[in-house]
Amino acid sequence: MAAVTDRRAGILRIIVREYVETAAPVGSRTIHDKYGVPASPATIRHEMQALEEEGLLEQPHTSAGRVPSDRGYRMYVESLMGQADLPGDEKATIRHQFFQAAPELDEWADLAAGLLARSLGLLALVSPPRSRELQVKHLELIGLNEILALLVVVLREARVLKQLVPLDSPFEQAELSVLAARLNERVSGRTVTELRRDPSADDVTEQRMIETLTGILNEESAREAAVRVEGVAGMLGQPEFQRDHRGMLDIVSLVDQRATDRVVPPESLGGAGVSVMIGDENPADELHQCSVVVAPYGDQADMSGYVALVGPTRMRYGRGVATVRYLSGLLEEMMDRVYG
Amino acid sequence: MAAVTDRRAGILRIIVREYVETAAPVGSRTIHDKYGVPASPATIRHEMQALEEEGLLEQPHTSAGRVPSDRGYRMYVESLMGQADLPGDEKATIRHQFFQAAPELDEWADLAAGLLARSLGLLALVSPPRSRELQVKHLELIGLNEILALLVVVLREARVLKQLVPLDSPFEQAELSVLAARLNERVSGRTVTELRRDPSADDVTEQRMIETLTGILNEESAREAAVRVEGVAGMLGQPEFQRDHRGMLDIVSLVDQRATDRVVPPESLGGAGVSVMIGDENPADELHQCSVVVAPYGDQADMSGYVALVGPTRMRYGRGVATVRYLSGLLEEMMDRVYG
DNA sequence: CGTTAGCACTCTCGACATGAGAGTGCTAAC
DNA sequence: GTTAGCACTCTCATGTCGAGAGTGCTAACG
Repeated sequence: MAAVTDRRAGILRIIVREYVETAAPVGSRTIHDKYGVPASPATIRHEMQALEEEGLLEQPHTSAGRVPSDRGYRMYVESLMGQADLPGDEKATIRHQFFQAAPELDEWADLAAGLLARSLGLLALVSPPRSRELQVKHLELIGLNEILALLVVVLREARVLKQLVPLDSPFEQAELSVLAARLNERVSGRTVTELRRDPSADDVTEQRMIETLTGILNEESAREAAVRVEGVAGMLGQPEFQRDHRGMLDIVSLVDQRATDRVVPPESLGGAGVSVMIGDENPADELHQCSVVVAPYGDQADMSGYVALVGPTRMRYGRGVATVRYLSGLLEEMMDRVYG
Repeated sequence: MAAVTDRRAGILRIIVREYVETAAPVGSRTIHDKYGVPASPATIRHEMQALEEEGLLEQPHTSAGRVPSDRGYRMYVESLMGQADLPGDEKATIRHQFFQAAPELDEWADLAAGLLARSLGLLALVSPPRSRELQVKHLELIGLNEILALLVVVLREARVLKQLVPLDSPFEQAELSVLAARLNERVSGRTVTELRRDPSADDVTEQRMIETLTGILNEESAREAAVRVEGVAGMLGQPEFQRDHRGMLDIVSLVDQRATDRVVPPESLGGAGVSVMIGDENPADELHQCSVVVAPYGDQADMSGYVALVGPTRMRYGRGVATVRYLSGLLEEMMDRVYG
């Protein structure tokens, strides 16, 4: 078999770029005329045949131009597109917006998802970081009326949980505060697992509160982080979905059902840095026409989330990878800076 | 002009129901055979002509059946569909789910949106209630590290706001608690407007905190409530959008940009009870092929939200109105019960 | 042996024609 | 007022055709 020579690689790169831009199969004439390759269309056809034999290109039908195959995109991402980086001014603009926003993990996730979606015109998913092991920082009891109190729990990473607690006998706020103080002695700085091992308290009400507390914490760690999704409209605007109503519906259903872990399976977040899943490489069947660019951020062991970009396989990988990389890095930096 | 006789009204009702079910123009034969109307197809055609002259029916083209016009749907909703109500067991199932859920306004909104979307297979919007005038119930300061504290504010309706506050000098948690206690004396039970009129405090740090507090409150009352949206996929699955890619895109863009106030404009929530906006009656151009069924809940003056259903004009109005009415009533009841 | 011009071939796509089917409007009779 | 009969109109699926695009092959060239 003919190897992938430099010229062939160059042609592959051109085909990927041209196809990404126009969404139409690329012919030998276009490559010759528009990109000034120093070879006649006939020669280029020869080379394209070779690339097709290598499984890097495909032909929708006999007399159409060529389209990159999944393997073609893979090769492009791996060795042809180069180390893309965002232009400095764009980085600065993004950075600026993060420093303007409220210093909240969830706000940042919103912001990142919005920016990513708008920057590429595609679907963006950003998971706010969740810590595996919840640790109580502080707890408060506020009486709302005679029979109802609000239990407010502050976690180490400045997240706040709350839960209404019915009271079986009327409490004054002062009593509640005393109770809260006693509880804080007991629980502050402790993790869920530690609390679960504790002996029960003497006071009945105190014990009830502790149970409510561990209940909230358990529920919270069981619940998946609410992944921010942006850019559905942009995604549907892609030419591949103009015709393929069915495929489009499947993808929208996926995000509609919050099945984000089928889009970005936890396993795919193993390594650090940006990873790309192209077409059939995606575990979810619905995404076999799509690519996913994803990067984890935060510290792997404890607080971690991810930034992901979903688009048709015909996507701007260079810009996508660059943006995802920059945003994940920035989120990590923001986290360190404020919560470190 | 010929009046709308009982028989004509009956035929209109049949056409609406049949069209809603099949999404295909309804012909005189179908009305005769399937619904056993005691009149020949020719007579029915006569009546249909009259209904068309009244502007209640439309013909997609000369030799198709009839389709209800916006005015036709309006008449159906107003006087032909009857007072639809949900079957008792369905009500019970819904009710049960609400009592199982955590007693949180936001949770309820999520639940209601999910139920509504799934029940009709359409788009559901539920706005969690927001009070116009925020009132502080309690406030807490928790030191995260030497230079950063978390200000936690509990509002009357058991909502919790938080904000990170940088400290210019290191504080012990004990000092923060004292400060918080002093602040609570000052602010608890007060509304934003009241606080805004207060003279400034002597202590610098105290004053800084009060400013931060009013800042949070202002920002919060300016921010629109995060409306829960469910059922985008179901909506896109509707036959009207199989072809009309453009119209579909416009609608998805609307919710994608969180422009929910264009879908459910505040004015439309004026009256109590369920209201229906059909086709061109919708203020947003994108929704001229759609109908919106909406009901406010909560007490109009203070805490109020809404439940809305969006679908093609060809939607199941009876069921839609019944479900929206039941859910809005239930949400109001839940609110009263827990926060009353 | 790589490169190239020439050319026949294949396939898509839009335009156009055709026929079946559906449903109507009209008319005349009841 | 109601109905049967019938010609008419319009859609839709199907088929045909030609233009256009792009290929693969072959033979000639340096």
